[in-house]
Amino acid sequence: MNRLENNHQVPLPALERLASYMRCLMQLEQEGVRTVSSLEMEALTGISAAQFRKDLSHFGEFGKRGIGYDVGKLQDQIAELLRIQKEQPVLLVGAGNLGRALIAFPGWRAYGFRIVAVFDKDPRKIGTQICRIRVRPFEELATTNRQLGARIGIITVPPGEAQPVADCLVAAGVVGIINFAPVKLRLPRSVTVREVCFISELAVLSYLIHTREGPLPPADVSGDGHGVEACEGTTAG
Amino acid sequence: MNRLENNHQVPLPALERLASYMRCLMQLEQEGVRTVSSLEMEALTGISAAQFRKDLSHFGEFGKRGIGYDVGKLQDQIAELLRIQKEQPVLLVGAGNLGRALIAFPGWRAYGFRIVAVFDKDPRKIGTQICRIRVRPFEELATTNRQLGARIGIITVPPGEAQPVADCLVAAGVVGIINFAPVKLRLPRSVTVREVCFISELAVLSYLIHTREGPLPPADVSGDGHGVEACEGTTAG
DNA sequence: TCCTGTGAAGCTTTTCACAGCA
DNA sequence: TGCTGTGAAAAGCTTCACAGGA
Repeated sequence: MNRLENNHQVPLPALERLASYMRCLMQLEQEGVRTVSSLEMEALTGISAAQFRKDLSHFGEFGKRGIGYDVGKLQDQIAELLRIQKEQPVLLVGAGNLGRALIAFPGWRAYGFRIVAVFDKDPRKIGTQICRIRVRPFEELATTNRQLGARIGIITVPPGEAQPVADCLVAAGVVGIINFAPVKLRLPRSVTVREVCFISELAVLSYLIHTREGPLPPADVSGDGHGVEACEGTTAG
Repeated sequence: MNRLENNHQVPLPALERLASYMRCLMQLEQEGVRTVSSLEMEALTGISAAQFRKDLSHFGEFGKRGIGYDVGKLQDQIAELLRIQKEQPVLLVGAGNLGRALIAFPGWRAYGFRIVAVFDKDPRKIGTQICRIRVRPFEELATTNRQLGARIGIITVPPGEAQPVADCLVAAGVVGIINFAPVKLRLPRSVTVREVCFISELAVLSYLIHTREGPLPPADVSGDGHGVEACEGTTAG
């Protein structure tokens, strides 16, 4: 079937899980595993076999009945679904600790992304190199991207500067933004934004651990219950 | 009413939104705003007024009919709901770029968290200071936490080490973990884990920007449509 | 037999619309 | 009048259960 052009909206949670499957498949491939069933995936990812099959079914048919899925092939196919099969240039603004951490992340390649330019407005950072990428002055963003043509931007600047930075990115042709600054960006509807806010994660975690069952016992260091799935939130990866 | 002890499960998405409301309220308070209505919150957060009211209604009644909500008071109340009203100690393992970025984050206090100890196994990092916190040898984790009694841990180590690190944290009494390493942790059910995986965010973003409406136009640098809400995912903050 | 793909059922979350209070 | 709180309706997502191909 392979209706890569899906008309019916694919649920956002399904998309997030696809990325998890990718990661899992990469690992399996490294381990030399050739074939995997939805039930094995369930054991590895904690996402139910039915869910796995349903998620894929939004896009087409990828498995072989009685057998399962070809690890390498499925990886390629999911990459194609997520449109990460060919390299995409990415701009990063903000060469602070977080920016540097992201640049140093070794997994970009495997997911088809490449940070092609880094910008900052701090003169002490401009001109320095981070993982072989030179930090450019923020003012050059628009000019630089006229050559690079990146459509994705990452914002790792302090909250106060995030909005103007976002505006610049959009003016430079960026249509998708990952925002690590803890502020809500106001941008044209044509721009897709995803906010990443780890302090919210902590707040939710705080709620969850304190409401599991009344006040917590002194110290649950039993270590039993091993090999069981951990409780998991929306941001499963 | 104020049934702070909610029996009926609160939807996870609602909890995530509560954290967003917090952030928004903090900002409003700084700006000197005293009262806010659900409709004004909608304009600020992009989350619908009905959703805002419903989210709060899981916990009780917080507003005044005809008026709205008291900014300062609601902030305190949400903090109480999320159990972040009093300071909670947090352990961090992995003093790499990402770990340092997190330690340097200025918002911890406002959300009631405090990083009380940082661990790493790299001898070159041990003993160094990051934002006035000394990096301790990883082996000391259990002993150290016997005094500190932290119940929350953050993992910012390379993927290969995440599982053993998580096991150590749990053995040291941690019951809630934020995992930044791109691997699925297998832990006892009694432990709550939240995975943060920004590369997945990018993958989802890639899908979203490429499926908005066929192939992208050359460069949508119009800049109109201003002041409109940007598309938003689950991880709204 | 084994495992996929999928309609239908079941459950969760969001939105609607309005009663009720200031 | 203005805005909250909330049942009820609608939408969205997940699970079930089984038909059907390898």
